Amino acid sequence: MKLTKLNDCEMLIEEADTFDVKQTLESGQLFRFEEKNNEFLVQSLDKVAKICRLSDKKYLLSSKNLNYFVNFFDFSTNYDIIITRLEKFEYLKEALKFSRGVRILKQAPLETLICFIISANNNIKRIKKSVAYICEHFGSPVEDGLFAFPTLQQLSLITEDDFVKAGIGYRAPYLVKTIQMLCDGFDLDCLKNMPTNQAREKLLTLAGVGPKVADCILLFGLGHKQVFPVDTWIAKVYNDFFGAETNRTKMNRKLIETFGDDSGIAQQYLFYFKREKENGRKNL
DNA sequence: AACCAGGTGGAGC
DNA sequence: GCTCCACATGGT
Repeated sequence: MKLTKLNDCEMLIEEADTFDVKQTLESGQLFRFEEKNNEFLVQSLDKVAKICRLSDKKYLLSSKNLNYFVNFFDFSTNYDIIITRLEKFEYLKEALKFSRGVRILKQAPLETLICFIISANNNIKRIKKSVAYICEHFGSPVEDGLFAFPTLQQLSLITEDDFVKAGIGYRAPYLVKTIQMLCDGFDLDCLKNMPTNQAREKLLTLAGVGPKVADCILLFGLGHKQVFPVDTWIAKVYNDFFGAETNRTKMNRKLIETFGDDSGIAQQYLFYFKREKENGRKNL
């Protein structure tokens, strides 16, 4: 990966062998992006970026917050090394080849938490719609008619009825409860520097956060890579490779034991691979 | 018209 | 600890 800063708001990305915008954004970790004529618009908190694919392995990143998005896309991590380590698992071979351009985004903890509470027993298209509604109605305007993700202060003003109008359904009271806990002093950011299991336990005390959602927050929002979120797709993959099992806690234990510190990334490769293969493009 | 979607909370045992 | 079940919403 070769990064060249062209000016204050443009960066050229070359030799992007382990980065594909489309794959990364469509791997179900981010719910605030849209594709419009070969260009991707990406939003995180109050920040906006546009990524245009110039040619094979070559992109132009445009943003007023270049440094933020260089970190966001995890460009300083060498994914070749990780892929090499994972190649020793024969059954990962196809997924590694297929999902090679997927990276783990470094998202904001609060935004990740709220989005993944909404994600439970839901589909990506509808999650995106609900999150967009919440930003447009309760976030501050930023640029080009876009809206920021609401701050905690702004989130605290949203009622259960408002969330229902956003299409959140029965998860509405979970959100209200969790936001209240945050306002009462629950410190999300300090979970970054805590042992993974301890941070996980803390997350599980929040309403609407179970094992799977907790793992997603740890992985996408708090920088913990030794977690393996088990959702419906990963459960299918598990049955393909490790045999019949219905208990997701047991799946999770076995997967972490197998992939160790590479668990989070292995999971993301497998999720993208399985969902794309089985779903095609119908749910985007 | 059942079944599914990046599951969780709660009751009952 | 564990197993069942209800849960809104929109799409196949």
